[in-house]
Amino acid sequence: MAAAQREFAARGVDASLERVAREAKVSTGTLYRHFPTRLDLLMAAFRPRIEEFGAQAAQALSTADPWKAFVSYLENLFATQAGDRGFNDFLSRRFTDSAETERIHDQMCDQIAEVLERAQNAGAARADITRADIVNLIWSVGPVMDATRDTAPQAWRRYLHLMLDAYRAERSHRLAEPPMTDQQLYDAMVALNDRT
Amino acid sequence: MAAAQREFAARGVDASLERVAREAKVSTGTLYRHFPTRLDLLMAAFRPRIEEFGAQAAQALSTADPWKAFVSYLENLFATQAGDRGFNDFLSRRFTDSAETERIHDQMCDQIAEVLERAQNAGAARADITRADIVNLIWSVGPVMDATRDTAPQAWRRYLHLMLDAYRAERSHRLAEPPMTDQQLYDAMVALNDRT
DNA sequence: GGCGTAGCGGAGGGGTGCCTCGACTTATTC
DNA sequence: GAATAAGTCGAGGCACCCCTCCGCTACGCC
Repeated sequence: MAAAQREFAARGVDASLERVAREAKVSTGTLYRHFPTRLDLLMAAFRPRIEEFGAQAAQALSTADPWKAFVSYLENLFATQAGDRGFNDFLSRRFTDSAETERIHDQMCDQIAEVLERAQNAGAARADITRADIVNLIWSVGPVMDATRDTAPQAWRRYLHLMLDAYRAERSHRLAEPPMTDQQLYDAMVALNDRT
Repeated sequence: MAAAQREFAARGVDASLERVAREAKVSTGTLYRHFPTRLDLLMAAFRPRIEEFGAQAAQALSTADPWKAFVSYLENLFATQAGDRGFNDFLSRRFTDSAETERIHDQMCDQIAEVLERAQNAGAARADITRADIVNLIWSVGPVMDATRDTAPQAWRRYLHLMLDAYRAERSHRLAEPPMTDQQLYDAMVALNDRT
């Protein structure tokens, strides 16, 4: 449903379903008939995007140089998110009552861990970071994109490459605060759903 | 008004004024009589916090080592924001119809530029970043704090110190994307008000 | 053509929030 | 003790939003 994609892209996963219906020139009843829950509509809208991302990610991962693979993975991730607030929301959270989204998120997290580890094993990425730090990065870029979407739509690229300098192994400094555990990370992603 | 402080802290600057009134055991009419606009209430709630921050910032700036001053300025900034979502919102945006907040934001931006420049002139911070990059950082830490507030309340420290490694002169790699201009930065801060 | 059913519209109940305004209560002042 | 001022309450108009349900259309099949 193109209207839903547009609306989620512009207003995030909490977009008004009445607006979506209006935009789609359909009544709310009809919308609810086709997509009983918001999550159904969400998945219908994002499934193509998720697959598209998956394909590009696989390609990025096939790069021989582990650091370059890491970089292009993140570039691809952010490029997909830029201009689509909903997709960033989607990746930032967990929808605990859907097995499908949980699976997608788990895969996503594992993929991140994999590409990170590869870069770490090659000595390119610092050894003291974990998947949670990358998820942090995903969280953090959301408002940057929100703020700059209309004004400086490429600003996230600069932000990302600045962050990449933080992830490089060379001359990294000791971090006092330990990384989040997987459980903490999970809980934090769930918590984002309850924020007003 | 303590209730407003609590509510803004928990739910951000867009918190429901009806809730604030309820929380304060007062009717909405009374609330509106005392604070005709949301911004009035906002300022009443945040003025002490802003001053407190200003004092600590001045102290941080008095540190002799420019890099240490930079670090403790940001640590202080984030510590003030941690646990207070409203303060982060407040610093992230611009409220264009209030001369007072505009002045505060201008001062804030100048202060950031100053402490950054000092670190740059000392050769500690990389020369190719600007105040806009620090504002980016402020934007970016918001959701990290939102997500981790209940789960890993110190996570923002790790995030900050990771970011600091990106700002060090010794680690810098060339950034392809130029920094935002001051005008772009301003517009972006204003734009955050319209996001649903 | 008649009838069943899948699909659609939209009213409407229940909720939240913003903000106003008139009625009411509590000082204060003379 | 009365008149005035200051402060308070909460109903109510308006706008959203979520979600359900019932009446209606239109199409296919006999």
